[in-house]
Amino acid sequence: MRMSQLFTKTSKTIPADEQAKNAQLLIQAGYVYKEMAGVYAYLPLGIRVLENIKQIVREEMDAIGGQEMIMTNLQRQDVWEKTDRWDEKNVDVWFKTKLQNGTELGLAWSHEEPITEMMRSFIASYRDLPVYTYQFQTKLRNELRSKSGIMRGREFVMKDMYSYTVSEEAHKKFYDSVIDAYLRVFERVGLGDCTYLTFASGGAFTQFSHEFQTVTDAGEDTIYLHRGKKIAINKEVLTDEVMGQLGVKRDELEEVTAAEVGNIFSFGTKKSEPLDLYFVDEDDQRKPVILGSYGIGITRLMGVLVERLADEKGLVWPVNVAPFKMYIAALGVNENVTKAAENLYNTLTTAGVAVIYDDRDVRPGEKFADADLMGIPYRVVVSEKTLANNQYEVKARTEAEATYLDFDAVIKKVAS
RNA sequence: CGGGGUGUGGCGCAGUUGGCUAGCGCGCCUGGUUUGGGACCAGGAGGUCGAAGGUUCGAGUCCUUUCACCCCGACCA
Repeated sequence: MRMSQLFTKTSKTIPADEQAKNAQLLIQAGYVYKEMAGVYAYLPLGIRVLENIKQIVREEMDAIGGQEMIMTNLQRQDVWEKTDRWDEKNVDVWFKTKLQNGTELGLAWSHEEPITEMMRSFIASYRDLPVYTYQFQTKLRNELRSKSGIMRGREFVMKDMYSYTVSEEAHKKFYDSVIDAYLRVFERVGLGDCTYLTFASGGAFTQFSHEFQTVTDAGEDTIYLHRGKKIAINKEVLTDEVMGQLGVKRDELEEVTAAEVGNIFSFGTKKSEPLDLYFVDEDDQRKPVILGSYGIGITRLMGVLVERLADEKGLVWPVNVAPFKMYIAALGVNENVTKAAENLYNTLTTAGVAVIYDDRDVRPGEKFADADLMGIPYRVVVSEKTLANNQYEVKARTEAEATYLDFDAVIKKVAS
C-alpha cells in the first residue's frame, strides 16, 4: 500500500469526544471512524488488524476441529421464546425490528439459540456427533451505555464457537482443548504474558465457567491473580471454598483490573432440552445433546492491544497483528532515493509481505511521526545518506536505536 | 435509567456582565523557498454558533424544549 493512496489521514489532535485511549488513538491514526456512540467503522488500516486477529483465531479453532460458518443477523422470535429469552424483561439488550407484514424479528445479540435450533437439522444420531462450529459475527446489543471505545460497543465482532457432544466426558475433553487453543491465541496476538485463565461463575451444570482476562486499567472486571500458577479468580466467585478448591491462599493473590477477552461456558443440556436437540445413542436411547459455548471478543481484543501496548507516540502493534510489517519512509525527492524505495517496496510486496510505502512529498518529521502513530513494527528509512553506504536504516517501533542493513538483510528482517 | 459535563469552519479551541462585518492554531487551495523528527513566506476558500421556539432595539452569549456526545453509577446472557 502506498501512503499517497490511503484515503485515511492521521490527525495532530485527538478527538475531543473520546476518553478511552484505544478510541482516541485508533481515530487519530485513521484505523476507525466513529459513526455514533459505541458504533465504529473499521477503515483500511483497522480492518487489516481485525483480519489478522481473526486469522490467528481461525487457525487455532480449525486446529481443534472447528468448522467455520456464519449465522444470520436477523433472527426469529419463536426460537428465542423456547428458552424465554425473547422477552425484554429477561434480555435487556435486544434490538428488534419488523418485517413489512408486521412479523417481529430480533437483531442478533447472541447466536446460541438459533444455532442450536439449526443443529436439529443435522444432528439425529451419536454418529453425527461431535460437532464443533464457529463463526465471526457482528453482534448488536442495545447497551444502556456504551463505553471504553471499541471495547464495549453496541456493535462488535465476536468469534463464537459452539460444541455439541454426546456426553459430559466428551464435552470436558473438548472444553479443555479450547482452553489450550485460547491460550495459544492470546500468546500469538501478543497478550500471552498478561492474559489469565480466570475462574468465574458457572451455571446449573458446572461450578465454574472460564474467562480469559487481560490485565489492563481499561478493563471492567476485578480479578485476583495468582502469578505463580498463572490463573486468576473473578471477584464474583472469590470465596474461601473456591480458594481451597484451587489450592491458593488469599495472601498469594493480587487484585487487579482486567478486561474479559474470552469466555467459555458449559451449558450441559440447558439449551438442548428446551430447543429439542436430542440424539439417539448406540443403545437406541434418546438423549439431549451436551452444549458448550466459547467466545472471543475480536474487536475488544483489538482495543485491549491498544490499551496495553500504545505509548506516548501512538499505537504499537505486535508483528502478528500489525496492518503492515514495515513502514518505508523515503526521504527527499532525490531520484536515486525514490528508485531504491520503489525497489524495496516492490520486492517486499511481490514476496507477499505487507508493507506501507510513504511516497508522499512531505518532510521527514511528518513521516516519522506517522510511522510512530500508526504503530508499524518496523520503519525503514531510505535516503541519500543511507544509500551512500548502500544501506537502509531500520528501526523497530519499540526501540530507540536504529540499525543499518543492506538490501538483503532488510528483506530477511521482515520476510521470515 | 439516575447524577455530572460538553456542543462555535474538516480537527482542536477562544469568545468578559447580551452590542458593531464571529476569532485563533492545525488542516485545506494557489505561488515560491525548503527537505533526517510534524518547515517558512505571500495570497486565498471555508462557519450563522447542535436543533426548535421565546425574551430583546439587538442573542454565540439570557429563558424553555429537544437532540447528540463524554464521564460516574446502575446494568452487562
